Amino acid sequence: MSVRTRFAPSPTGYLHVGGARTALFNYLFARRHGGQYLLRIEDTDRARSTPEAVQQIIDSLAWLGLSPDEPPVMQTAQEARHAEVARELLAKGRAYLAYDTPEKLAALRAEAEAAKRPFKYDGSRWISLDQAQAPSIAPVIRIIAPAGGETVVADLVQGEVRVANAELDDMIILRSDGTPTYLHAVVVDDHDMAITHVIRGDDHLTNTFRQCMVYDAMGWRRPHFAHIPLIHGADGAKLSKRHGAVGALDFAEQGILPEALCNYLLRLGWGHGDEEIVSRERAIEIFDLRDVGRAAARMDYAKLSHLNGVYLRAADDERLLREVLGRLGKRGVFFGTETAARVQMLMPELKERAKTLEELTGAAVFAVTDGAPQMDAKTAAMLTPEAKARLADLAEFLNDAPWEREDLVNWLRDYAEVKGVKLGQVAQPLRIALTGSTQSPPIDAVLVALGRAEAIGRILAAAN
RNA sequence: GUCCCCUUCGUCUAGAGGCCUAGGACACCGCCCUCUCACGGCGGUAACAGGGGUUCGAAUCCCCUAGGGGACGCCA
Repeated sequence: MSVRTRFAPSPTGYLHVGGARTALFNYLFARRHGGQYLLRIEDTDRARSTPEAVQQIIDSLAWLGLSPDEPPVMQTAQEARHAEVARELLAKGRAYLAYDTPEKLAALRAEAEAAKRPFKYDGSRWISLDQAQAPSIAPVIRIIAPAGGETVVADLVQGEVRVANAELDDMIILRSDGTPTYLHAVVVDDHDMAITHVIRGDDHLTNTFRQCMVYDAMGWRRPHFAHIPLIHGADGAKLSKRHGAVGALDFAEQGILPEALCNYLLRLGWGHGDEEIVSRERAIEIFDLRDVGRAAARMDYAKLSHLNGVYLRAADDERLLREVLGRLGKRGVFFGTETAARVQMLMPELKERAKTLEELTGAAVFAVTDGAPQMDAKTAAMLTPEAKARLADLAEFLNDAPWEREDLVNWLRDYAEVKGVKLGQVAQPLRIALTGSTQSPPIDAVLVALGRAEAIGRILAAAN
């Protein structure tokens, strides 16, 4: 049987990194085994599900390169089928109608808690109920939990996990309004979609035992389960917005490359020897659930940033140029084809010193705007009278310079030697005049990219 | 509270009884390269949660304790 995995988020918010990693693992596992990777939207909670969230999940997955192999399945579209299975269980005597009100259940729970006793639902009176005596309220359908023994799940990540069946109680599979509960719908859908491997967050580990009740009662073969650990914030607490970016598209906005995020997420809680830089192709080749760790991992934004730098440096210049120009536009920075060409020329040098697309964009602003660059007061203060005199001198000197990188470096070196100063004393004022910053690509690269006229114009502007 | 899971440098991890004086990566600190910043190179600080076993030998196996996480809904 061909391997089929699915990623099944509920559309109650954006796709966060934990979900992104779950999707990635499902994708890699399916690809590794030549199977399919599917998407199911768990929207049975209609009050909290929104079409916007559905769209954002689909967009996020597309950005990550994790779009499903088949059109997404909407869980609510399967509700008739969920109800059908519930009725089948009823007919088989594996489930029963229960007539408790939510208030009654809440009271029973409160009572158990007050008595410091674990709450376990007892529905025996409904099982033996003569239907003619049934209360006149809409019932729910509850599945009958196994009486004795234990349920064992051979989890592909967690190992063999077992729980005494006495811990389980009769869970509701169909609500009084006829809609299915999550635990029931998931099982029916996974079965109908022929899912062979359920790979999900380990917050579902104990739910698995409840889901097994449905599989077993229906006589369905259980899929393989793999529960992967959750991702926590840097402080070890559950990941939330206060930890910084958590939504997949937040990272996109900050200028993280999708392949860098995927690589980072893959290495979070998974390892393959000393391999740190793992391409998608390589990941498909070596991904194995056995290598997934069992402890929760913490987000480390510094490491992600480093990894992004690695991918940025390796990225295609044309692609980066498109990204940067787009971001410049969003920032309201105006530029023409001519000044855009400067960025293109500088890209090999710019990408070497940026960690994110946003940084890269910021570093390109000086090139794209004509005239004297913006600079902060501290930097401007470095243009001392001596520095200005030097710049005035340089402006004249560069008039006759050959405008090629290699020649320019030598030209400046000669100049420094003749003047009896270090190259740094020449290059730094120049850098400030040309870029408005003390940090930039090599000065010769900047000069060439700007062109003689623009460069000398800026130098003269700074000299006055 | 009950049940389930987890625990190697600050962080992510390598480690399947001797290869471990515990390796790599990020971060941090030096030095080198150097027109700045990056990149790169070299070096350094830094961990087997604690306690008992088993064994000739334990980071690796077993038990206990502590700490962390998760689940206990007509939420997903």
